[in-house]
Amino acid sequence: MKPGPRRSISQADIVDAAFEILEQKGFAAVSVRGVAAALSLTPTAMYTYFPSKNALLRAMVEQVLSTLDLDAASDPAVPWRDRVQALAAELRARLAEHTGAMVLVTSGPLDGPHALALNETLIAGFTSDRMPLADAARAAHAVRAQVLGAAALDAAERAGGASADAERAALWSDATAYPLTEAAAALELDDDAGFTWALDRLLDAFASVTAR
Amino acid sequence: MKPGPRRSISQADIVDAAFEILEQKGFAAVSVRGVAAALSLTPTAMYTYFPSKNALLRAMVEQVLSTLDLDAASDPAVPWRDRVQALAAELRARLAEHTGAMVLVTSGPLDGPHALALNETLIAGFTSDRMPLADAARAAHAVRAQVLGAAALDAAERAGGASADAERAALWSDATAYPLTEAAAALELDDDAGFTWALDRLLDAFASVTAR
DNA sequence: ACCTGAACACCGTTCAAGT
DNA sequence: ACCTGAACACCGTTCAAGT
Repeated sequence: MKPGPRRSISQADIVDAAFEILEQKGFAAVSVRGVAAALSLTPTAMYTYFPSKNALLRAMVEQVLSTLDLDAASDPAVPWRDRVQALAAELRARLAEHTGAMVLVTSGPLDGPHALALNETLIAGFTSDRMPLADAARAAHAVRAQVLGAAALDAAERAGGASADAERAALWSDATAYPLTEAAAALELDDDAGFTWALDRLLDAFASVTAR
Repeated sequence: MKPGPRRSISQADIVDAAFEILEQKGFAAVSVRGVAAALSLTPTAMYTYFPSKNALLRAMVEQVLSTLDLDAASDPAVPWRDRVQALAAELRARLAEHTGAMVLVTSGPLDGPHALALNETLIAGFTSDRMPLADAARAAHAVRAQVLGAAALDAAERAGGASADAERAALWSDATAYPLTEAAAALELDDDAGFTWALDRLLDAFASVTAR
């Protein structure tokens, strides 16, 4: 077998390098040229692996979703409520790990195999809980929305913490006050506990639908 | 009063022009240079109005949120459940109107006056519904998350429709099937109805908390 | 006080050419 | 089959200079 020209790296290597840049320098720094340089490749060589930057971003989303333990979430020995709570918490944690992961998710369609498998697992769980398919599909959608939305709000909160305060002051004068928002902030509510609480409320209501 | 050099345009004009570009050419086309050109301005003149592109994007988010009818959502004559349903539907519709609005929301902190006022209105509504502040804050967070998450999933779905299919096929082979996902898709469930349903479930569960 | 022109250090993507 | 070099048409942002 002749050696000939061989792929020096794999698609997975590229995605890994892209995540390294994402974590260290933020979403804006994830560029085709930057990732190529990190791998000692020419920018043009990247187009041998992915047809566009968007395709690379989509592969990154898929890599995040691939770390979810869907087998555990499908184990009928564990109550569905516990499984869906664990799965949702897992996804939320994965999205929180990477600073720019939310922008990633909203930047393209969620139609990769792992995204579809996640949806399938959620619908299966709710139907196995004696829910009609239409309701199960809506429940699965609501759970995915709650996780994505919570992650988006998390990301927005984190983005506001650091250097944004000066810019905020320059843009908007704080004439009016928001007493309830401030009082709630003073309670220092735990975000994780709040997320679990909200999901529990959703699951409570879904259980009522089933029992109806 | 001497005429002298005057602002030829306002911040609002710039935001309007940016939205026009967003709707016609998508989020990627919203550039400082592009918006400047649309207004017959030099790119550098833009920095007289906004300190950075990010500040412009944040102002766009605020403009979207400013269209919400918070007064109606605060009217005690109407049951809170109806008011929060209307407010959530309104926000979701606004986010759906602009193709790239979701990316906008996730691209920076949600700390403008209209974002804070929205949060304040939600917390006020839940507390007036005899909910303790801590629960009301969490309920408000859950509602915002549900709206943002649903909008994100909507956007992802729309992005998948058109030219993405070819790229999808190139990236991922469709070996495995997703029977439940496909069966649910075949039901052609209405997205709006599903959103209202999910929010109703959340509000049902919140009502139980109050009655506890 | 507002705006311009030129410049710096970048982008994504394409295309002909090399081995 | 894989990769390079050069090029095209863009970016966000800064800075000195004009009126």
